[in-house]
Amino acid sequence: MKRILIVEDEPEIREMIRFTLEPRGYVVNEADNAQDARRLLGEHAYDLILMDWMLPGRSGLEFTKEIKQKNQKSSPPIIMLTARADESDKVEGLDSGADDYITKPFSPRELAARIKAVIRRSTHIEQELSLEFNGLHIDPVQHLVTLQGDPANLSPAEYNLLYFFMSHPERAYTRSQILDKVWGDNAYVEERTVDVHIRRLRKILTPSGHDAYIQTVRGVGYRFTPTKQKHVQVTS
Amino acid sequence: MKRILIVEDEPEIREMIRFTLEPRGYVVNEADNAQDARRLLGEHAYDLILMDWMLPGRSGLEFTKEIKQKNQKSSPPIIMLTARADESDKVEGLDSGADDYITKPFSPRELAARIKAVIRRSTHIEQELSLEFNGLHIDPVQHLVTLQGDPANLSPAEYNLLYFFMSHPERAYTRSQILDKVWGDNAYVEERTVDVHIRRLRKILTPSGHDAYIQTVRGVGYRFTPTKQKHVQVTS
DNA sequence: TCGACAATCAGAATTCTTTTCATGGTTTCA
DNA sequence: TGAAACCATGAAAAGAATTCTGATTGTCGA
Repeated sequence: MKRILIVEDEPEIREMIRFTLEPRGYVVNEADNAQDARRLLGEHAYDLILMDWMLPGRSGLEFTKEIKQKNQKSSPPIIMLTARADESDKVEGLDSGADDYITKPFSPRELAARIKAVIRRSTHIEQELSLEFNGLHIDPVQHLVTLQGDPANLSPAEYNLLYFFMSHPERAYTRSQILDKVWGDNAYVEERTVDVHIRRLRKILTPSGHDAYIQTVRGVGYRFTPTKQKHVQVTS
Repeated sequence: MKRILIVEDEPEIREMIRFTLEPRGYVVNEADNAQDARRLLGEHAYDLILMDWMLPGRSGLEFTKEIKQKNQKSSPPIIMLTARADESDKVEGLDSGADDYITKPFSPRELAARIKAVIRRSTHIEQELSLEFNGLHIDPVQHLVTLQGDPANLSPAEYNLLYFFMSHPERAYTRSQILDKVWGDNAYVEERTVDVHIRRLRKILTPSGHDAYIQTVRGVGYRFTPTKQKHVQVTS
């Protein structure tokens, strides 16, 4: 879920933008002046700001500079909305630190596409490490799990669960904790669901004997403990 | 340390470019006409020239041709800055010997990215390599794909997609990433479009069995994994 | 300008995944 | 030993993502 702030004085344009973005799953907040925008920025962390070039009182340009200078790297990306086709204006707009601009009028599709691109680029991709325990290997770059070298076919949930376990071994977690960590804080599912996925993961790991790594901790939850035991040799 | 020459008559744009490039570690020199530019080119070796399409007196286009013809191979790569969106202009610009062009207005990120790419290309003489995996062969020089020696007929998009995959194997990419890499940063198309081209590509690769190399990574995107040749086992 | 080809989109069909539910088995402890 | 709590499991329902298809639009050369 991404949160977007529109800073734009014309209600019609705000309306149009909201109408475009909300069906696509964005949470949209609106401000028609810099002051309100500043307040909203204090209340939430935004993933993107859509800033009108012209704002009453203070120009969006100035406000963009202010935001970018104040928060340095941590500030959300900004897309400028400009009605002007004037070249130098645009250049100046970009100079202020905006990450992209859109010239009015724009199509909903273009807006959505640009927003997506800007957010994606601004999202920090953290380097995930490839992990391995005795022939059980998980590689986030390939997004691939192999058992003694053989690729295994995991569903997204199974993959995430296994990656969580392998990156947090030797430690018991409650179902609640697992749901928070693997499903995310705001996933509302039954705790029993974890059992089902554990079950499937174990099934997948059984042929290579790695299912023993996923241990039930009665009264608590589960624990991933890679033992140093020898495994079933799969002859080819 | 890379040295860049800007040939551009509008001070604001020069300023904006310098503002973008200097923090990124480039040394930037400026000229607002061809004559000054010629002088500066005599004083230093430049790694890149940013050339305005329109220059007073003499067009940047002409000047580009002049530089390219005079110095032949040793001349630095040139990126044309053009305010026109007109296709034919762009083609002409590239005809003149420019290595890339950027349409104004452009974002700092775009500028930086293109400069980096052009410099890298010119430095490493990164020629496109012919690639092959188990009878699936792609040759950028001939622009030809062969399956077990038989020529295949690919559309441009299919070709680009296949080349991207073959040059980045064993790695999962999201549709977004694929669009960025294959279609380019500012192509705003639906992600589903990738699916369609993947399907076509698979269809073409099916007769030779290479379609198995393009793997769906559910919830993520796609991955190109050239597997080892299968050994059919017949049990009795 | 027409025809051929390519690219894109939108939606239907399909396939796969996730969740929930019901049941039965196992462990714990009084 | 038996009740209560806990866990494992299979299967079905609900939900998502992907694939496929046809229509439409755009592009290029004759």
